[in-house]
Amino acid sequence: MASKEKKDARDGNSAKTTRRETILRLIASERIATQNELSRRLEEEGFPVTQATISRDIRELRLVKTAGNGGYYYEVGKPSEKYHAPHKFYSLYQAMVRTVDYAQNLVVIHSDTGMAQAVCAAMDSMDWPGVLGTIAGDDTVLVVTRDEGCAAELVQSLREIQAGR
Amino acid sequence: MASKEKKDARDGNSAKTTRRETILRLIASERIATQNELSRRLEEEGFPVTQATISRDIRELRLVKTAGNGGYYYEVGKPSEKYHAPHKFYSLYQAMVRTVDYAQNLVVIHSDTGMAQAVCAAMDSMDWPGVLGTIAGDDTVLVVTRDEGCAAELVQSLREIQAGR
DNA sequence: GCTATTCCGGTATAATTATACATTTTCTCC
DNA sequence: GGAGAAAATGTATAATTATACCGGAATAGC
Repeated sequence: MASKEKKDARDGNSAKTTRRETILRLIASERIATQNELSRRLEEEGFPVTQATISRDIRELRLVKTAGNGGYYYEVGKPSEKYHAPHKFYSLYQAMVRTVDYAQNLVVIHSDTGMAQAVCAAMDSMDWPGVLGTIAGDDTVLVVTRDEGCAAELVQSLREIQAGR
Repeated sequence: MASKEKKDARDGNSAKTTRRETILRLIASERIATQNELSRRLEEEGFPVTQATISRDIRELRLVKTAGNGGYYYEVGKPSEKYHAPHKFYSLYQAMVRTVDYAQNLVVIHSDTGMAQAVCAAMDSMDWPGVLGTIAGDDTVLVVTRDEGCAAELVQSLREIQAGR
């Protein structure tokens, strides 16, 4: 089996993870109507997988097929239900967040791929002081605070949560 | 045909409309996993229709089937539609934007959930002076301006629009 | 009232998706 | 490194969903 190039797989950068990142990118930029269509595109991107695997990916990424302009296509589902229980945020946060940092009045949170929306929604529900707003991509949440002091405080709080209190 | 009780149909309160209202109520309160299941529940509610009709209802109501806790079920989808007509910006903006604020050289716009992309696209199409770029999440648009002065001007303009001019 | 037109919805079926099962790959613990 | 466990994925197929086609009811125009 010397031909297999599965050299990653260490830090969470498995084939599955990168494939799912690709899926998210594809459905964000193209109108993908069926899983077979997605399968074809994925193969072009270097991920030869069957429809069955894609069905499982779609379930776990919480993607949805919705009726848009002239036909159905896939897109990311609603980020999450609103969490209003602070203790839920902590476990969510600990499970998904990888790194936290800030520069000036911006806090950047890196999460597991596809989880940023959920982290973002949880953050929003906490109504943190000094936070003007949050934006989530696939694996990054950007938090805009009023000033650098607020950012520093927020980062400290988040790191305490991350460390398990 | 005196046996037919189609007494509504006047003001938009057709059988179809009330059936769809019922569908929305059902999926909001129960975990409906398949269209056949929904068909059964609808029949109990007094709407004997086939799966085909439900499929059409689901398409037009923009419902989605998503993977939740232990299985798939239906729920309402995101309302997002992309408008690209600049002159529509004002009404779009007034309809969707909730708050506007800025810190340093960043303007943060909060919109209705799922509308940030549309607001962002509309913003882009306006080619505002001093705006370096925009990023949209689900309910937040971040606008990066050249400096704080530009941000302040932009916020003032946006608030005037918000106030109806 | 009569005809044309549009809308609605059923039937049957094609298209699509989910999954049981088997196989391979990866991980874990010695 | 090897045995066993767990995760991942393909195969084949069952389950589910979308739609072409058609008929009947409502609506509009005359």
